[in-house]
Amino acid sequence: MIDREGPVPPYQQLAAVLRQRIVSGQIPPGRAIPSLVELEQEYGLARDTLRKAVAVLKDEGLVETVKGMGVYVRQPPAEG
Amino acid sequence: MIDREGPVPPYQQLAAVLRQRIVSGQIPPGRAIPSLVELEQEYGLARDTLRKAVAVLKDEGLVETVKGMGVYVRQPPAEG
DNA sequence: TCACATTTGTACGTATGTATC
DNA sequence: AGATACATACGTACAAATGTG
Repeated sequence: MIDREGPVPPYQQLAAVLRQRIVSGQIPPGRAIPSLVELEQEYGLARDTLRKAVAVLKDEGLVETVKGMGVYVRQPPAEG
Repeated sequence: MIDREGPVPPYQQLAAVLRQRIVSGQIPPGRAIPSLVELEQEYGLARDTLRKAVAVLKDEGLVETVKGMGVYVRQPPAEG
């Protein structure tokens, strides 16, 4: 699922996968994305890499983290 | 110089120190801040911590990194 | 209040890849 | 070819916040 040979860093690939899950509605607003432990098991990536992927989504405003709870999908901005 | 006991994370403390050096003119625009190796020796902090401190300054637009060169202080926005 | 599990945040150490000089 | 320097990645550990019982 993650191509370690290609030019795109794994953290960017994972960010893209999670972004797709969010914008497609697979993970709806208010719901949490898989925890770091679950992502670790699912993708076999290190914590540092997972954190970076989540940081990308936070920067984009797609998710927000709640310490002790999880990383939640935010409500999308109202459309036109 | 870095208080490991206090509530402020070391990377934020270091970011504050570097920010002060920059805005005070001690490290002028066009000049590079100390390298990760130098910061490591000076503050005894890990690479990840140093990277995070520098990332703060980058987010603030105070510095920009040039791969293979260093982290350079940017020209401040023209004043009023 | 306390103990416990879960989850994110922070921190340290190390290795490899890539770019510049 | 070598030195320097940032970017990325992996492994590990402890702290802090939250929820449950």
